Amino acid sequence: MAAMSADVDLVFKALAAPERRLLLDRLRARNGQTLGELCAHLEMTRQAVTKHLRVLEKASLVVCIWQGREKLHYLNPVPIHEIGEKWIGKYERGRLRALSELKKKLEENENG
Amino acid sequence: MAAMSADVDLVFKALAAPERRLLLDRLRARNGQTLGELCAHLEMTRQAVTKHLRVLEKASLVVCIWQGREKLHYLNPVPIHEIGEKWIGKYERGRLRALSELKKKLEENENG
DNA sequence: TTGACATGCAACCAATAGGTTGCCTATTAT
DNA sequence: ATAATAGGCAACCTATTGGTTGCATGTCAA
Repeated sequence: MAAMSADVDLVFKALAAPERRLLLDRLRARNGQTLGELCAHLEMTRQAVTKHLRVLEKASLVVCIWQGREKLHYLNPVPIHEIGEKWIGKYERGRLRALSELKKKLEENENG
Repeated sequence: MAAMSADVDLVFKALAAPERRLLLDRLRARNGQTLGELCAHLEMTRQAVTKHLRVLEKASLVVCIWQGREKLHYLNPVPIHEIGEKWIGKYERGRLRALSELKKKLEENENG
């Protein structure tokens, strides 16, 4: 059960491309798809999709399992969960304070 | 009070660089810093930092207010909150199911 | 008013990302 | 056995990114 979580930086970088977030969404809708299935209806060559999937894999967002000549892709929810818990969580804590600071400054700036 | 939230893609792209996440962390520690302050102890020219800050600004993660010749930078917590709610939230819902699917497949693969 | 300070703007450069094409390998089905 | 299918690998191209340097502008302080 190794490498369920991953380097935060790899995860953020992987999530930065809309094509890759789309692939994750596809897997969320139906897990365990082959490369061919993931390619369908995408305006890209198979090789390009492979590259995106490799980025997702390096970030541990996707785990691949070979079954004969087919490569099945499974979503690993752990890294996304961790980003939510550890990274976004930090900002949630000071959130309301930061928001009111910002609003106050913006008003000062308009009126003053 | 315009543009508190932002295009999800711009936010993800802005968060993809560790330098920019560091800048956000700095502002979380002390809000309202000037460009000069944000540059201190960074191994980069002022102009490079400016570019990173512009990316954060375009993503509405940072809001700037001019005060004389100084540009103050404020953290806007809204986009991060929205990413957490809308995007990460989607994956949290199916999380435990996806995790057990994955583990099952991994075990099948090892033993079978 | 003159100098120092805070920042902006533009041109330029190297590295990386994202895509393509072409060809190779392994597995399945006829 | 052979053909079709699923996918990998490598070379290549272009656009973008992340940084630099040099110079210009506006504000504050002596």
